[in-house]
Amino acid sequence: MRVEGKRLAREPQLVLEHFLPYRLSVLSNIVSSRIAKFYEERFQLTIPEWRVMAVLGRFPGLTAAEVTERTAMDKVQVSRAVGRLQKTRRIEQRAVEGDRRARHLFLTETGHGVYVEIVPLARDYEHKVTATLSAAERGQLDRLLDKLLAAAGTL
Amino acid sequence: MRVEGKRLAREPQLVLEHFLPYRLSVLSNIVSSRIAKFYEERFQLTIPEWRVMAVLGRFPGLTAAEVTERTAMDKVQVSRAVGRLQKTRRIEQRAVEGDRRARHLFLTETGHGVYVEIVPLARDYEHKVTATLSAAERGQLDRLLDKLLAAAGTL
DNA sequence: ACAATATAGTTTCACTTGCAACTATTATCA
DNA sequence: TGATAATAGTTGCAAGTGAAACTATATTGT
Repeated sequence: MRVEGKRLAREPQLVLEHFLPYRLSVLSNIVSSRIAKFYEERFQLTIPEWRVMAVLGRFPGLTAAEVTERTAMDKVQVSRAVGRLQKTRRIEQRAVEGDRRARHLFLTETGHGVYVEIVPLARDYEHKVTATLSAAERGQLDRLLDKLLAAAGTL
Repeated sequence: MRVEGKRLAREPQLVLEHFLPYRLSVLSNIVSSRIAKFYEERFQLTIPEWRVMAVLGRFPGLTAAEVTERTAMDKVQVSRAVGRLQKTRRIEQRAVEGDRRARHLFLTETGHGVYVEIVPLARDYEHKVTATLSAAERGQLDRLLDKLLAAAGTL
C-alpha cells in the first residue's frame, strides 16, 4: 500500500521548485501580497481598485467595459472596484451620450491626488524587486515576459 | 473637479501593462488558471492538492508542517488540502513516533497512480508555455526567476 | 416596427482564502 | 516537577472570487 523504497528512483518525478508555473505563482504571490499590504495600509486601497485607478489616471473617461479590456480583470471585479472607489470618492462617473447603460469614469481630484502619490512609490517598489538584476537582465526580463504573455494568451 | 486636458502631460504616469508586478500577476494567473482547470476536469484536483501530492511524490513521509515549508503554502491551506486528499484516498497518514501531534503523509497507491499520470502532463504544459523561447532564453528565464525569487524573499 | 440578440453593468450564490483563535501535545527551564 | 512557552494541526469567521443569472438598454434582422 505504501510508496517507498527504490521504486521511486525510476518513476517520473517533478521537482516543484523547478516547475515554471509553480515558480511564477510563488514569485507573483510574494510581489502582489507585499504591494497589496502596502496599498492597504497607506491608502486603504485593494489591488483591483489600484488597477482601475491606474488605467483611469492614464485614460480618463473609460467605461467599466473598457477598463475590463485594459486590466485583465473580469467585469465583476471591475464593477466591485468601481463601486468601492465611488463610495470613497476617488472616482466619479458621467453619462455616455447615446448609451445609458455605460458611464464614463474619471478620477476625482482626491483620486488623482492618490494616483499621483502612488505612481512613484509603485516605481520604487518595482526597482527594488529588480535591484539585483543588471540592466541587461532587466531587458531580458522584459522580453521574456512579453513572449510568455503572448504565448500564454494564445494557448 | 475633473481630471483632463493638458495637465496630464506633465504628471507622473504609470503604464500598467509595463509594470512588472502587474505583468507577473497576469502571466501567473493565466498559467495557473489553465492548469487549475485542467487538473480539476481531469483529476478533480485543486492546485493546493496537486502541490501536496507533488512533494509527497518526491518526499514520501513528510509531515504537514514539512509540506508547508516546501510549498510556499500556509499551514491552513496545507491542512485543508490534506483533508481533501484523505477523503479522496489519494494520501494516507502514519504516526510519527515520539510526536503524537504530527503525522507522516504518504501517497496511497491510487494517489501515486494519479501522480505518475500528472507528472508528464505537467511537463508538457510547461514546455508549451516556453515553446516560443529559445534554449538560451529558457536558461535566462531560469536564472532571472532564481534571482527575483531570492530578492523577493528578502525584501 | 418589432422580435430576437447582444451588450453594460450588478447581484446572487457557492466556494476559496487568510487571519486569528483554538485544541492537543511537546519542549523549556526555574 | 510544574508552569510557561512553543509547535502541529484544525476550525470559525470575514472577506474576496468567478460563474451564472439578472436588469436595463441598445442593436440587428426581417
